[in-house]
Amino acid sequence: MSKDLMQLPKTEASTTPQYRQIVNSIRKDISSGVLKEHAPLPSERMIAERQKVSRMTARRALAALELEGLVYSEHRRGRFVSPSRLTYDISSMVSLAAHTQEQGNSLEIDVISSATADADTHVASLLGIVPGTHLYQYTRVFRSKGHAIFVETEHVVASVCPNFLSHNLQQSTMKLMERHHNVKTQHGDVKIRMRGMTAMEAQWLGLQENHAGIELEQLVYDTNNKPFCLGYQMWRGELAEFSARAIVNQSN
Amino acid sequence: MSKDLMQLPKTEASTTPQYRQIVNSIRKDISSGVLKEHAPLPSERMIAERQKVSRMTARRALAALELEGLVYSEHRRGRFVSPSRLTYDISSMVSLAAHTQEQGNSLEIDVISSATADADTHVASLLGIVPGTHLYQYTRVFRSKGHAIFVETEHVVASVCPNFLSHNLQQSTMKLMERHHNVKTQHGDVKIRMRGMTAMEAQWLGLQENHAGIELEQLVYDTNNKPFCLGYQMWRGELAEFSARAIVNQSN
DNA sequence: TTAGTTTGTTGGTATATACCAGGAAACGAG
DNA sequence: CTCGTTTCCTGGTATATACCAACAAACTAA
Repeated sequence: MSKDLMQLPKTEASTTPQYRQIVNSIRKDISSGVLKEHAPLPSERMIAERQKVSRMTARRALAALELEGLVYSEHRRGRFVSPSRLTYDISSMVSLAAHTQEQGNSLEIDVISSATADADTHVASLLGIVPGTHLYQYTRVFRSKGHAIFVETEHVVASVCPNFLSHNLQQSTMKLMERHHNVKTQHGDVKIRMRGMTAMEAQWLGLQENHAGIELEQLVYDTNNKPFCLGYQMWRGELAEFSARAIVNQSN
Repeated sequence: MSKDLMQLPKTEASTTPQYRQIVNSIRKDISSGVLKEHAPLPSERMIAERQKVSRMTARRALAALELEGLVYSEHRRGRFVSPSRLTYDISSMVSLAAHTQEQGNSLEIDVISSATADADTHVASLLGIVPGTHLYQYTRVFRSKGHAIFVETEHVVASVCPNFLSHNLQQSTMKLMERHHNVKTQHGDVKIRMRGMTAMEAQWLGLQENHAGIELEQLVYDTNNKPFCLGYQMWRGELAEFSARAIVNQSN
Protein backbone atom coordinates (compact mmCIF):
# COMPACT_ATOMS: atom_id res chain seq x y z
CA MET A 1 0.00 0.00 0.00
CA SER A 2 1.63 3.23 -1.14
CA LYS A 3 1.39 6.53 0.63
CA ASP A 4 0.41 9.20 -1.82
CA LEU A 5 0.78 12.18 0.44
CA MET A 6 0.68 14.98 -2.05
CA GLN A 7 -0.02 18.52 -0.97
CA LEU A 8 -3.75 18.59 -0.65
CA PRO A 9 -5.81 21.76 -0.91
CA LYS A 10 -7.74 22.41 2.27
CA THR A 11 -11.08 21.24 1.05
CA GLU A 12 -13.72 19.88 3.37
CA ALA A 13 -12.54 16.45 2.40
CA SER A 14 -9.21 17.09 3.99
CA THR A 15 -10.44 18.86 7.12
CA THR A 16 -13.24 16.44 8.00
CA PRO A 17 -11.84 13.31 9.63
CA GLN A 18 -11.98 10.30 7.37
CA TYR A 19 -14.09 8.26 9.74
CA ARG A 20 -16.61 11.10 9.83
CA GLN A 21 -16.80 11.10 6.06
CA ILE A 22 -17.60 7.42 6.13
CA VAL A 23 -20.23 8.04 8.80
CA ASN A 24 -21.85 10.71 6.67
CA SER A 25 -21.81 8.53 3.61
CA ILE A 26 -23.49 5.62 5.37
CA ARG A 27 -25.93 7.92 7.13
CA LYS A 28 -26.98 9.20 3.74
CA ASP A 29 -27.54 5.67 2.50
CA ILE A 30 -29.76 4.95 5.47
CA SER A 31 -31.87 8.10 5.29
CA SER A 32 -32.22 7.82 1.53
CA GLY A 33 -33.47 4.28 1.82
CA VAL A 34 -30.61 2.56 0.01
CA LEU A 35 -30.11 0.69 3.27
CA LYS A 36 -33.39 -0.37 4.82
CA GLU A 37 -34.31 -1.51 8.32
CA HIS A 38 -32.33 -4.53 9.46
CA ALA A 39 -30.27 -4.48 6.27
CA PRO A 40 -26.68 -5.61 6.83
CA LEU A 41 -23.98 -2.99 6.56
CA PRO A 42 -20.67 -3.74 4.89
CA SER A 43 -18.20 -5.31 7.29
CA GLU A 44 -15.29 -3.45 8.82
CA ARG A 45 -12.85 -5.10 6.45
CA MET A 46 -15.04 -4.35 3.46
CA ILE A 47 -15.24 -0.68 4.30
CA ALA A 48 -11.53 -0.53 4.99
CA GLU A 49 -10.74 -1.98 1.62
CA ARG A 50 -13.26 -0.02 -0.41
CA GLN A 51 -12.59 3.35 1.21
CA LYS A 52 -8.86 2.73 1.40
CA VAL A 53 -8.58 3.22 5.13
CA SER A 54 -7.32 0.98 7.88
CA ARG A 55 -9.70 -1.41 9.52
CA MET A 56 -9.55 0.55 12.79
CA THR A 57 -10.75 3.67 11.03
CA ALA A 58 -13.62 1.81 9.43
CA ARG A 59 -14.38 0.39 12.85
CA ARG A 60 -14.55 3.84 14.38
CA ALA A 61 -17.00 4.97 11.75
CA LEU A 62 -19.28 2.04 12.48
CA ALA A 63 -18.94 2.55 16.22
CA ALA A 64 -19.98 6.16 15.76
CA LEU A 65 -23.07 5.09 13.86
CA GLU A 66 -23.90 2.69 16.66
CA LEU A 67 -23.52 5.51 19.14
CA GLU A 68 -25.95 7.60 17.18
CA GLY A 69 -28.40 4.75 17.23
CA LEU A 70 -28.62 4.41 13.47
CA VAL A 71 -27.00 1.01 13.52
CA TYR A 72 -26.95 -1.97 15.82
CA SER A 73 -24.46 -4.77 15.98
CA GLU A 74 -24.92 -8.47 16.58
CA HIS A 75 -22.04 -10.22 18.19
CA ARG A 76 -19.68 -11.48 15.53
CA ARG A 77 -22.44 -11.54 12.97
CA GLY A 78 -22.35 -8.06 11.59
CA ARG A 79 -23.98 -4.66 11.82
CA PHE A 80 -27.47 -3.76 10.72
CA VAL A 81 -29.68 -0.74 10.21
CA SER A 82 -31.77 0.06 13.26
CA PRO A 83 -35.55 -0.14 12.89
CA SER A 84 -37.80 2.82 13.61
CA ARG A 85 -38.82 3.86 17.10
CA LEU A 86 -41.69 2.61 19.17
CA THR A 87 -43.73 5.25 20.98
CA TYR A 88 -44.81 4.70 24.55
CA ASP A 89 -47.32 7.03 26.18
CA ILE A 90 -46.31 7.22 29.82
CA SER A 91 -49.22 9.47 30.76
CA SER A 92 -51.93 6.98 29.95
CA MET A 93 -50.20 3.97 31.50
CA VAL A 94 -52.03 1.77 29.08
CA SER A 95 -50.31 -1.56 28.73
CA LEU A 96 -47.64 -1.22 26.11
CA ALA A 97 -48.23 -4.75 24.89
CA ALA A 98 -51.92 -4.09 24.32
CA HIS A 99 -51.33 -0.72 22.74
CA THR A 100 -48.68 -2.03 20.39
CA GLN A 101 -50.88 -4.83 19.17
CA GLU A 102 -53.59 -2.33 18.37
CA GLN A 103 -51.11 -0.54 16.16
CA GLY A 104 -50.66 -3.75 14.22
CA ASN A 105 -47.21 -4.52 15.55
CA SER A 106 -46.55 -7.69 17.43
CA LEU A 107 -44.78 -7.68 20.74
CA GLU A 108 -43.28 -10.90 22.00
CA ILE A 109 -42.45 -11.40 25.65
CA ASP A 110 -39.71 -13.68 26.96
CA VAL A 111 -39.78 -14.44 30.64
CA ILE A 112 -36.16 -14.50 31.82
CA SER A 113 -36.79 -15.24 35.45
CA SER A 114 -39.55 -15.15 38.02
CA ALA A 115 -39.26 -15.78 41.71
CA THR A 116 -40.38 -14.76 45.14
CA ALA A 117 -38.04 -12.61 47.17
CA ASP A 118 -37.81 -10.39 50.20
CA ALA A 119 -37.77 -6.66 49.68
CA ASP A 120 -34.41 -4.99 50.09
CA THR A 121 -34.18 -1.54 51.65
CA HIS A 122 -34.29 0.33 48.35
CA VAL A 123 -37.34 -1.40 46.94
CA ALA A 124 -39.03 -1.37 50.33
CA SER A 125 -38.67 2.36 50.79
CA LEU A 126 -40.14 3.06 47.36
CA LEU A 127 -43.03 0.66 47.91
CA GLY A 128 -43.65 1.98 51.41
CA ILE A 129 -43.24 -1.40 53.04
CA VAL A 130 -40.84 -2.78 55.60
CA PRO A 131 -37.69 -4.49 54.27
CA GLY A 132 -38.13 -8.23 54.11
CA THR A 133 -41.73 -8.08 52.98
CA HIS A 134 -42.63 -10.84 50.57
CA LEU A 135 -42.43 -9.86 46.90
CA TYR A 136 -42.88 -11.39 43.50
CA GLN A 137 -40.28 -10.30 41.05
CA TYR A 138 -39.78 -11.25 37.46
CA THR A 139 -37.73 -10.13 34.49
CA ARG A 140 -39.03 -10.12 30.95
CA VAL A 141 -37.60 -9.15 27.57
CA PHE A 142 -39.91 -7.46 25.10
CA ARG A 143 -39.30 -7.91 21.38
CA SER A 144 -40.83 -6.74 18.19
CA LYS A 145 -40.39 -9.15 15.31
CA GLY A 146 -37.69 -10.89 17.28
CA HIS A 147 -35.75 -7.68 17.83
CA ALA A 148 -35.21 -6.92 21.50
CA ILE A 149 -36.54 -3.51 22.57
CA PHE A 150 -36.41 -3.39 26.31
CA VAL A 151 -36.06 -5.54 29.39
CA GLU A 152 -38.25 -5.06 32.42
CA THR A 153 -37.99 -6.14 36.02
CA GLU A 154 -41.05 -5.73 38.23
CA HIS A 155 -41.39 -6.05 41.99
CA VAL A 156 -44.92 -6.72 43.20
CA VAL A 157 -46.10 -6.85 46.79
CA ALA A 158 -47.05 -10.49 47.22
CA SER A 159 -49.95 -9.95 49.60
CA VAL A 160 -51.71 -7.88 46.96
CA CYS A 161 -51.84 -10.67 44.41
CA PRO A 162 -51.34 -14.12 45.94
CA ASN A 163 -49.90 -16.82 43.70
CA PHE A 164 -49.24 -14.25 41.02
CA LEU A 165 -46.44 -16.26 39.46
CA SER A 166 -48.83 -19.07 38.58
CA HIS A 167 -50.10 -16.92 35.73
CA ASN A 168 -48.52 -16.92 32.32
CA LEU A 169 -46.37 -13.81 32.40
CA GLN A 170 -46.26 -13.41 28.63
CA GLN A 171 -48.96 -10.77 28.80
CA SER A 172 -49.77 -7.48 30.47
CA THR A 173 -49.25 -7.90 34.19
CA MET A 174 -51.35 -4.82 34.94
CA LYS A 175 -54.33 -6.45 33.30
CA LEU A 176 -53.62 -9.70 35.10
CA MET A 177 -53.77 -7.94 38.44
CA GLU A 178 -56.91 -6.11 37.51
CA ARG A 179 -58.72 -9.23 36.35
CA HIS A 180 -57.60 -11.83 38.81
CA HIS A 181 -56.62 -9.94 41.91
CA ASN A 182 -59.02 -7.03 41.88
CA VAL A 183 -56.17 -4.51 41.92
CA LYS A 184 -56.98 -1.25 40.22
CA THR A 185 -54.21 1.17 39.43
CA GLN A 186 -54.91 4.81 40.13
CA HIS A 187 -51.77 6.59 39.10
CA GLY A 188 -48.06 6.07 38.58
CA ASP A 189 -44.88 7.98 39.24
CA VAL A 190 -42.50 7.72 36.34
CA LYS A 191 -38.85 8.60 36.09
CA ILE A 192 -36.82 8.59 32.91
CA ARG A 193 -33.06 8.70 32.72
CA MET A 194 -30.30 7.74 30.36
CA ARG A 195 -27.60 5.51 31.77
CA GLY A 196 -25.11 2.83 30.87
CA MET A 197 -26.38 -0.72 30.94
CA THR A 198 -25.19 -3.39 33.29
CA ALA A 199 -23.57 -6.47 31.80
CA MET A 200 -26.79 -8.41 32.40
CA GLU A 201 -29.04 -5.87 30.74
CA ALA A 202 -26.76 -5.67 27.72
CA GLN A 203 -26.79 -9.43 27.44
CA TRP A 204 -30.56 -9.65 27.66
CA LEU A 205 -30.91 -7.08 24.91
CA GLY A 206 -28.31 -8.73 22.73
CA LEU A 207 -25.85 -5.88 23.11
CA GLN A 208 -22.36 -5.93 24.44
CA GLU A 209 -20.28 -3.66 26.60
CA ASN A 210 -21.10 -0.15 27.70
CA HIS A 211 -24.11 0.69 25.60
CA ALA A 212 -26.22 3.53 26.97
CA GLY A 213 -29.97 3.19 27.15
CA ILE A 214 -33.03 4.75 28.69
CA GLU A 215 -34.24 3.56 32.04
CA LEU A 216 -37.87 4.01 32.92
CA GLU A 217 -38.81 3.63 36.56
CA GLN A 218 -42.49 3.16 37.33
CA LEU A 219 -44.06 3.18 40.75
CA VAL A 220 -47.71 2.17 40.49
CA TYR A 221 -50.35 3.10 43.07
CA ASP A 222 -53.72 1.45 43.68
CA THR A 223 -56.99 3.27 44.33
CA ASN A 224 -56.10 3.48 48.02
CA ASN A 225 -53.10 5.56 47.00
CA LYS A 226 -50.75 2.85 48.12
CA PRO A 227 -47.90 1.69 45.87
CA PHE A 228 -48.00 -1.99 45.03
CA CYS A 229 -45.73 -2.41 42.03
CA LEU A 230 -42.28 -1.10 41.18
CA GLY A 231 -40.98 -1.60 37.68
CA TYR A 232 -37.71 -0.87 35.92
CA GLN A 233 -37.51 -0.91 32.16
CA MET A 234 -34.23 -0.59 30.30
CA TRP A 235 -34.84 0.43 26.70
CA ARG A 236 -32.54 0.42 23.76
CA GLY A 237 -32.30 4.18 23.46
CA GLU A 238 -32.56 4.34 19.70
CA LEU A 239 -35.82 2.38 19.70
CA ALA A 240 -37.81 4.36 22.23
CA GLU A 241 -39.86 7.52 22.20
CA PHE A 242 -41.82 8.50 25.27
CA SER A 243 -44.74 10.87 25.15
CA ALA A 244 -46.50 12.55 28.04
CA ARG A 245 -49.01 15.28 28.70
CA ALA A 246 -48.34 17.98 31.24
CA ILE A 247 -51.29 19.78 32.79
CA VAL A 248 -50.78 23.25 34.19
CA ASN A 249 -54.24 24.65 34.73
CA GLN A 250 -56.53 21.94 35.98
CA SER A 251 -59.46 24.32 36.31
CA ASN A 252 -61.11 25.69 33.19
CA MET B 1 -14.63 -32.71 20.37
CA SER B 2 -13.62 -32.48 23.98
CA LYS B 3 -13.50 -29.29 25.94
CA ASP B 4 -10.93 -29.01 28.64
CA LEU B 5 -12.40 -26.50 30.93
CA MET B 6 -10.03 -27.08 33.79
CA GLN B 7 -6.84 -25.89 32.17
CA LEU B 8 -6.99 -22.26 33.23
CA PRO B 9 -8.37 -21.01 36.48
CA LYS B 10 -11.07 -18.71 35.20
CA THR B 11 -10.35 -15.66 37.26
CA GLU B 12 -11.82 -12.35 36.28
CA ALA B 13 -8.34 -11.15 35.50
CA SER B 14 -7.96 -13.57 32.66
CA THR B 15 -11.47 -13.45 31.21
CA THR B 16 -12.33 -9.78 31.60
CA PRO B 17 -10.78 -7.56 28.92
CA GLN B 18 -8.08 -5.28 30.22
CA TYR B 19 -9.90 -2.11 29.28
CA ARG B 20 -12.91 -3.33 31.19
CA GLN B 21 -10.79 -3.91 34.28
CA ILE B 22 -9.57 -0.34 34.06
CA VAL B 23 -13.16 0.83 33.69
CA ASN B 24 -14.20 -1.07 36.79
CA SER B 25 -11.28 0.26 38.78
CA ILE B 26 -12.06 3.87 37.91
CA ARG B 27 -15.77 3.33 38.41
CA LYS B 28 -15.02 2.14 41.91
CA ASP B 29 -12.94 5.24 42.60
CA ILE B 30 -15.83 7.42 41.50
CA SER B 31 -18.57 5.66 43.46
CA SER B 32 -16.40 5.42 46.55
CA GLY B 33 -15.70 9.12 46.46
CA VAL B 34 -11.97 8.94 45.86
CA LEU B 35 -12.72 10.88 42.70
CA LYS B 36 -15.26 13.63 43.29
CA GLU B 37 -17.45 15.63 40.93
CA HIS B 38 -15.43 17.51 38.31
CA ALA B 39 -12.20 15.95 39.57
CA PRO B 40 -9.70 15.34 36.76
CA LEU B 41 -9.05 11.74 35.79
CA PRO B 42 -5.55 10.54 34.95
CA SER B 43 -4.67 11.15 31.33
CA GLU B 44 -4.60 8.44 28.68
CA ARG B 45 -0.82 8.33 28.76
CA MET B 46 -0.77 8.18 32.55
CA ILE B 47 -3.13 5.23 32.66
CA ALA B 48 -1.25 3.47 29.90
CA GLU B 49 2.00 3.79 31.79
CA ARG B 50 0.68 2.91 35.22
CA GLN B 51 -1.46 -0.04 34.14
CA LYS B 52 1.15 -1.23 31.64
CA VAL B 53 -1.17 -1.12 28.65
CA SER B 54 -0.97 0.68 25.36
CA ARG B 55 -2.40 4.16 25.12
CA MET B 56 -5.18 2.97 22.83
CA THR B 57 -6.36 0.53 25.44
CA ALA B 58 -6.36 3.21 28.12
CA ARG B 59 -8.24 5.38 25.67
CA ARG B 60 -10.90 2.75 25.19
CA ALA B 61 -11.42 2.48 28.91
CA LEU B 62 -11.95 6.21 29.21
CA ALA B 63 -14.23 6.26 26.18
CA ALA B 64 -16.33 3.54 27.79
CA LEU B 65 -16.67 5.60 30.95
CA GLU B 66 -17.76 8.56 28.86
CA LEU B 67 -20.35 6.37 27.18
CA GLU B 68 -21.71 5.35 30.53
CA GLY B 69 -21.96 8.99 31.50
CA LEU B 70 -19.68 8.72 34.49
CA VAL B 71 -17.06 10.91 32.88
CA TYR B 72 -17.01 13.88 30.55
CA SER B 73 -14.18 15.16 28.46
CA GLU B 74 -13.12 18.67 27.61
CA HIS B 75 -11.39 19.11 24.32
CA ARG B 76 -7.67 18.68 24.79
CA ARG B 77 -7.90 19.56 28.45
CA GLY B 78 -8.65 16.23 30.02
CA ARG B 79 -11.43 14.10 31.40
CA PHE B 80 -13.42 14.79 34.54
CA VAL B 81 -15.95 13.12 36.79
CA SER B 82 -19.52 13.94 35.81
CA PRO B 83 -21.63 15.82 38.34
CA SER B 84 -24.89 14.44 39.68
CA ARG B 85 -28.14 14.61 37.77
CA LEU B 86 -30.67 17.39 37.68
CA THR B 87 -34.30 16.36 37.96
CA TYR B 88 -36.91 17.95 35.76
CA ASP B 89 -40.58 17.40 36.43
CA ILE B 90 -42.24 17.39 33.04
CA SER B 91 -45.73 16.98 34.46
CA SER B 92 -45.79 20.24 36.33
CA MET B 93 -44.23 22.31 33.54
CA VAL B 94 -42.90 24.67 36.14
CA SER B 95 -40.05 26.72 34.80
CA LEU B 96 -36.90 24.71 35.28
CA ALA B 97 -34.90 27.84 35.99
CA ALA B 98 -37.24 28.89 38.79
CA HIS B 99 -37.47 25.41 40.21
CA THR B 100 -33.73 24.90 40.22
CA GLN B 101 -33.10 28.15 42.01
CA GLU B 102 -35.53 27.10 44.70
CA GLN B 103 -33.43 24.01 45.22
CA GLY B 104 -30.46 26.24 45.90
CA ASN B 105 -28.70 25.54 42.65
CA SER B 106 -27.93 28.30 40.24
CA LEU B 107 -28.81 28.01 36.58
CA GLU B 108 -27.08 30.33 34.14
CA ILE B 109 -28.54 31.00 30.72
CA ASP B 110 -26.49 31.94 27.65
CA VAL B 111 -28.41 33.26 24.68
CA ILE B 112 -26.77 31.83 21.58
CA SER B 113 -29.04 33.40 19.01
CA SER B 114 -32.41 35.06 18.71
CA ALA B 115 -34.18 36.12 15.57
CA THR B 116 -37.47 36.35 13.76
CA ALA B 117 -38.19 33.74 11.16
CA ASP B 118 -40.92 32.23 9.04
CA ALA B 119 -42.31 28.88 10.06
CA ASP B 120 -41.18 25.93 7.97
CA THR B 121 -43.59 23.13 7.22
CA HIS B 122 -42.55 20.97 10.15
CA VAL B 123 -42.83 23.65 12.81
CA ALA B 124 -46.00 25.00 11.22
CA SER B 125 -47.78 21.67 11.29
CA LEU B 126 -46.99 21.16 14.96
CA LEU B 127 -48.04 24.67 15.89
CA GLY B 128 -51.18 24.43 13.77
CA ILE B 129 -50.33 27.46 11.68
CA VAL B 130 -49.69 28.01 8.00
CA PRO B 131 -46.09 27.77 6.84
CA GLY B 132 -44.51 31.20 6.57
CA THR B 133 -46.21 32.55 9.68
CA HIS B 134 -44.04 34.94 11.62
CA LEU B 135 -42.13 33.34 14.52
CA TYR B 136 -39.63 34.30 17.15
CA GLN B 137 -36.99 31.71 17.65
CA TYR B 138 -34.05 31.67 19.98
CA THR B 139 -31.46 29.23 21.22
CA ARG B 140 -30.15 29.20 24.75
CA VAL B 141 -27.63 27.11 26.67
CA PHE B 142 -28.41 26.31 30.29
CA ARG B 143 -25.55 25.78 32.71
CA SER B 144 -25.13 24.93 36.34
CA LYS B 145 -21.96 26.31 37.90
CA GLY B 146 -20.61 26.89 34.42
CA HIS B 147 -21.21 23.30 33.35
CA ALA B 148 -23.47 23.03 30.31
CA ILE B 149 -26.54 20.88 30.89
CA PHE B 150 -28.78 21.35 27.91
CA VAL B 151 -29.42 23.58 24.93
CA GLU B 152 -32.89 24.71 24.00
CA THR B 153 -34.41 26.16 20.86
CA GLU B 154 -37.90 27.62 21.06
CA HIS B 155 -40.25 28.70 18.33
CA VAL B 156 -42.96 31.14 19.43
CA VAL B 157 -45.83 32.43 17.34
CA ALA B 158 -45.00 36.11 16.96
CA SER B 159 -48.56 37.40 16.97
CA VAL B 160 -49.08 35.97 20.44
CA CYS B 161 -46.30 38.01 22.03
CA PRO B 162 -45.30 41.05 19.93
CA ASN B 163 -41.75 42.29 20.35
CA PHE B 164 -40.90 39.31 22.44
CA LEU B 165 -37.21 39.48 21.62
CA SER B 166 -36.92 42.89 23.27
CA HIS B 167 -36.99 41.10 26.60
CA ASN B 168 -33.91 39.78 28.30
CA LEU B 169 -34.01 36.09 27.47
CA GLN B 170 -31.85 35.04 30.39
CA GLN B 171 -34.91 34.05 32.36
CA SER B 172 -37.99 31.87 32.11
CA THR B 173 -39.73 32.65 28.84
CA MET B 174 -42.95 31.07 30.07
CA LYS B 175 -43.10 33.58 32.88
CA LEU B 176 -42.24 36.39 30.49
CA MET B 177 -45.18 35.51 28.29
CA GLU B 178 -47.49 35.23 31.24
CA ARG B 179 -46.50 38.57 32.71
CA HIS B 180 -46.06 40.74 29.68
CA HIS B 181 -48.20 39.16 27.00
CA ASN B 182 -51.08 37.74 28.97
CA VAL B 183 -50.45 34.26 27.66
CA LYS B 184 -51.42 31.50 30.03
CA THR B 185 -50.29 27.98 29.37
CA GLN B 186 -52.85 25.28 29.90
CA HIS B 187 -51.07 22.10 29.05
CA GLY B 188 -48.13 20.72 27.12
CA ASP B 189 -47.38 17.70 25.00
CA VAL B 190 -43.98 16.31 25.74
CA LYS B 191 -41.88 13.79 23.86
CA ILE B 192 -38.64 12.29 25.10
CA ARG B 193 -36.17 10.41 22.98
CA MET B 194 -32.50 9.54 22.98
CA ARG B 195 -30.59 10.47 19.86
CA GLY B 196 -27.18 11.47 18.59
CA MET B 197 -26.38 15.15 18.69
CA THR B 198 -25.79 17.32 15.69
CA ALA B 199 -22.41 18.97 15.33
CA MET B 200 -23.95 22.26 16.46
CA GLU B 201 -25.56 20.81 19.56
CA ALA B 202 -22.37 19.05 20.56
CA GLN B 203 -20.45 22.29 20.14
CA TRP B 204 -22.91 24.28 22.21
CA LEU B 205 -22.66 21.74 25.01
CA GLY B 206 -18.89 21.59 24.83
CA LEU B 207 -18.88 18.03 23.52
CA GLN B 208 -17.41 16.65 20.35
CA GLU B 209 -18.41 14.02 17.85
CA ASN B 210 -21.31 11.62 18.09
CA HIS B 211 -22.35 11.94 21.68
CA ALA B 212 -25.86 10.69 22.40
CA GLY B 213 -28.22 12.79 24.47
CA ILE B 214 -31.85 13.12 25.40
CA GLU B 215 -34.11 15.30 23.34
CA LEU B 216 -37.19 16.76 24.95
CA GLU B 217 -39.83 18.16 22.63
CA GLN B 218 -42.43 20.42 24.18
CA LEU B 219 -45.53 21.74 22.51
CA VAL B 220 -47.23 24.27 24.75
CA TYR B 221 -50.93 25.14 24.52
CA ASP B 222 -52.70 28.24 25.81
CA THR B 223 -56.04 28.32 27.61
CA ASN B 224 -57.82 28.36 24.24
CA ASN B 225 -56.26 24.99 23.57
CA LYS B 226 -54.15 26.44 20.80
CA PRO B 227 -50.42 25.71 20.61
CA PHE B 228 -48.25 28.80 20.69
CA CYS B 229 -44.77 27.57 21.56
CA LEU B 230 -42.64 24.70 20.35
CA GLY B 231 -39.43 23.90 22.19
CA TYR B 232 -36.63 21.44 21.68
CA GLN B 233 -34.21 20.73 24.47
CA MET B 234 -31.12 18.60 23.98
CA TRP B 235 -29.81 17.39 27.30
CA ARG B 236 -26.54 15.80 28.20
CA GLY B 237 -27.96 12.38 28.93
CA GLU B 238 -25.93 11.71 32.03
CA LEU B 239 -27.11 14.93 33.67
CA ALA B 240 -30.85 14.60 33.26
CA GLU B 241 -33.61 12.79 35.07
CA PHE B 242 -37.20 13.39 34.05
CA SER B 243 -40.09 12.70 36.33
CA ALA B 244 -43.76 12.56 35.45
CA ARG B 245 -47.04 11.48 36.93
CA ALA B 246 -49.43 9.26 35.03
CA ILE B 247 -53.10 9.35 35.95
CA VAL B 248 -55.26 6.37 35.15
CA ASN B 249 -58.45 6.89 37.12
CA GLN B 250 -59.36 10.54 37.07
CA SER B 251 -62.48 9.98 39.12
CA ASN B 252 -62.18 9.13 42.82
C1' DT C 1 -30.30 -37.84 4.32
C1' DT C 2 -28.02 -36.53 8.32
C1' DA C 3 -24.59 -35.57 11.69
C1' DG C 4 -20.09 -33.90 12.28
C1' DT C 5 -16.01 -31.33 10.77
C1' DT C 6 -13.60 -27.79 8.31
C1' DT C 7 -12.98 -23.30 6.57
C1' DG C 8 -13.78 -18.49 5.93
C1' DT C 9 -15.91 -14.32 7.68
C1' DT C 10 -17.19 -11.38 11.41
C1' DG C 11 -16.48 -8.39 15.19
C1' DG C 12 -13.54 -7.91 19.74
C1' DT C 13 -9.22 -7.13 21.92
C1' DA C 14 -4.65 -5.38 22.03
C1' DT C 15 -0.08 -3.25 20.74
C1' DA C 16 3.20 0.12 18.95
C1' DT C 17 3.66 4.03 16.49
C1' DA C 18 3.16 8.66 14.37
C1' DC C 19 1.64 13.22 13.83
C1' DC C 20 -1.63 17.22 14.76
C1' DA C 21 -3.71 21.19 17.19
C1' DG C 22 -5.33 23.39 21.19
C1' DG C 23 -4.84 24.53 26.17
C1' DA C 24 -1.94 25.68 30.03
C1' DA C 25 1.71 26.75 32.58
C1' DA C 26 6.42 28.14 32.70
C1' DC C 27 9.49 31.43 31.13
C1' DG C 28 11.55 35.62 29.61
C1' DA C 29 11.74 40.35 28.05
C1' DG C 30 9.99 44.80 28.60
C1' DC D 1 4.63 43.59 37.44
C1' DT D 2 2.62 42.47 32.89
C1' DC D 3 2.48 40.81 28.26
C1' DG D 4 3.96 37.74 24.72
C1' DT D 5 6.51 33.49 23.52
C1' DT D 6 7.95 28.84 24.17
C1' DT D 7 7.40 24.29 25.73
C1' DC D 8 4.93 20.50 27.56
C1' DC D 9 0.78 17.94 28.03
C1' DT D 10 -3.68 16.82 26.43
C1' DG D 11 -6.90 14.37 23.57
C1' DG D 12 -7.98 13.39 18.32
C1' DT D 13 -6.87 11.04 14.15
C1' DA D 14 -4.82 7.37 11.61
C1' DT D 15 -2.11 3.15 10.22
C1' DA D 16 -0.50 -1.61 10.24
C1' DT D 17 -0.55 -5.64 12.56
C1' DA D 18 -1.80 -9.73 15.32
C1' DC D 19 -4.57 -13.09 17.47
C1' DC D 20 -9.12 -14.78 19.42
C1' DA D 21 -13.89 -16.65 19.55
C1' DA D 22 -18.25 -17.14 17.57
C1' DC D 23 -21.02 -17.87 13.76
C1' DA D 24 -22.34 -19.62 9.04
C1' DA D 25 -21.88 -22.02 5.15
C1' DA D 26 -19.55 -25.44 2.70
C1' DC D 27 -17.96 -29.91 2.84
C1' DT D 28 -17.51 -34.81 4.27
C1' DA D 29 -18.26 -39.16 6.24
C1' DA D 30 -21.80 -42.21 8.25
